[in-house]
Amino acid sequence: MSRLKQITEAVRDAGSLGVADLAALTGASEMTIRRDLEVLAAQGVLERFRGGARSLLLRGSEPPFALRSDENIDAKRRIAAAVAGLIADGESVVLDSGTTCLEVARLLHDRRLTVMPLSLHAVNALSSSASLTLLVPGGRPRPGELALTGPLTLASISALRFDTAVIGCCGLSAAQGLTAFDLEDAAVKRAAIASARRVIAAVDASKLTRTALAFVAPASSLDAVVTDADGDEGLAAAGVAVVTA
Amino acid sequence: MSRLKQITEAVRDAGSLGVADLAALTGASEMTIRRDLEVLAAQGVLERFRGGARSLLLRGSEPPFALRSDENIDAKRRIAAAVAGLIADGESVVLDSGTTCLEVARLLHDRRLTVMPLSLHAVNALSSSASLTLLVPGGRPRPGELALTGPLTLASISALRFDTAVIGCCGLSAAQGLTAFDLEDAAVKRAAIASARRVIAAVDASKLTRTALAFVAPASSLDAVVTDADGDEGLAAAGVAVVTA
DNA sequence: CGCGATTGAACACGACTGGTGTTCGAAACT
DNA sequence: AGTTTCGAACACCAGTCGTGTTCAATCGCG
Repeated sequence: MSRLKQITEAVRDAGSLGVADLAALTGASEMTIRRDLEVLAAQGVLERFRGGARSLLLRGSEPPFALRSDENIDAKRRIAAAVAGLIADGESVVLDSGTTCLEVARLLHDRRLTVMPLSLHAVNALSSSASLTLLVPGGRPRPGELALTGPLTLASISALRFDTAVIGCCGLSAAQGLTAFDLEDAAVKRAAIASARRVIAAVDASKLTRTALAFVAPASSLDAVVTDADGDEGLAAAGVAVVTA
Repeated sequence: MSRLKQITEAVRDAGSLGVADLAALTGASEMTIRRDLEVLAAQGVLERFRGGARSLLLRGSEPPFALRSDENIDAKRRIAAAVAGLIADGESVVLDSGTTCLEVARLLHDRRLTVMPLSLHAVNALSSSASLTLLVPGGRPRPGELALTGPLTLASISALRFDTAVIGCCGLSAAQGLTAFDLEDAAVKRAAIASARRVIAAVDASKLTRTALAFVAPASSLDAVVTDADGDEGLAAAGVAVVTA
């Protein structure tokens, strides 16, 4: 586990911690801790005060993108590979934001597809591709996450009809449906689902037991769920094809 | 001058050249030349054949972004600084694609503004800013250039009204007006001009003697031109404020 | 107001990365 | 078949990044 993540969690759990404590915990020098706190403060993870830092992470919110991107990386890769396998050449795809979908984007780089990613991270991953047609949606990128949201995004999505939507989420269950942490994000996901003929959810197993604030859509609006472990059997009952990567 | 640029020009001037010739010309080993040819071929600059490469650059087209970005860099920086000085805090700005406008973007990073860049390069330069509101237009990014074009881009621009448009171009004169190499780009520039109350052109002096294929707008639609050397006096006569950086 | 604790700029060191050259077996033309 | 060209693999060098140390400046508390 990276030191940044270690610090983030320690500060979150304790509420606030001193620089010396963190140095002792991680084994790094105080100067290094200060530099770490600086980058975490820039990411909005915590707030510095003289002698230490206090957490800004609410229990209901998710950790910032940079800290999520390389955790559970192997599970995400497997899920992404399975999702990429479900997509046929020539399709048009709308690709949600989030770290799992970013891995999907990387696998689509050399495919012959039309792709509209909903996050600038994925746009950047795909912008050097010669083989695929890249469509950028408009919108306002959320800091760190770089997920595009707002009326421009909704307009871009609803101006088009896709063969497939690949959706990530923060929570999914048969009972609660698809949920997201961010309200604006939820609206974007909803638009993507509405504009696509087929909807695939890419969800690592930890999300199958969680429910987030913003409701996106009922589980029945999904055609397939790709996950990395056996999960909610209720999903299959709702008519969703469950693929275990 | 970088070796890539040297190779590009030599191949363009000769039509086609052998690897050995290029190695002798640049002083690099043949292996290095081959690697260079590989990247230039990926950029669409030239086409490789056994023993050498032939140019794909048409006389009327412009060299690819990666090769333009660091030429005349000091002039571009000066122009960009002058442009940034013309923009007041709180304004909303639409920022054209191109290398000069990218330098403007870098200078706007920590300002308090609303900015819609028309190229993904500029989007990336600005996406880490905490102080400004970044708006991404939709569209299809042109390979290499990453300039956004197409109906989604036009729709994004015309949905908004900006205080200022900063426009780059490929040619500008009082007689021929503003011109661009790419037709779709020209349409985007035109939309940006139409959506802005004030239009500033950022143009290095070499463009003041050139005219490109696609007509964008007459010189009279500009409010100011920022350039790096004394140019066309006809512009001032057309009611354009000429700023020499 | 003064003293101790904390901070961040500056420098040093080591690991790592990217670009270049060399070698050599494979592939491609004549 | 012979010759040339190509590119993968390795070595090497320089520049960069991350980390630790030092020290002067700054902050906050008594």
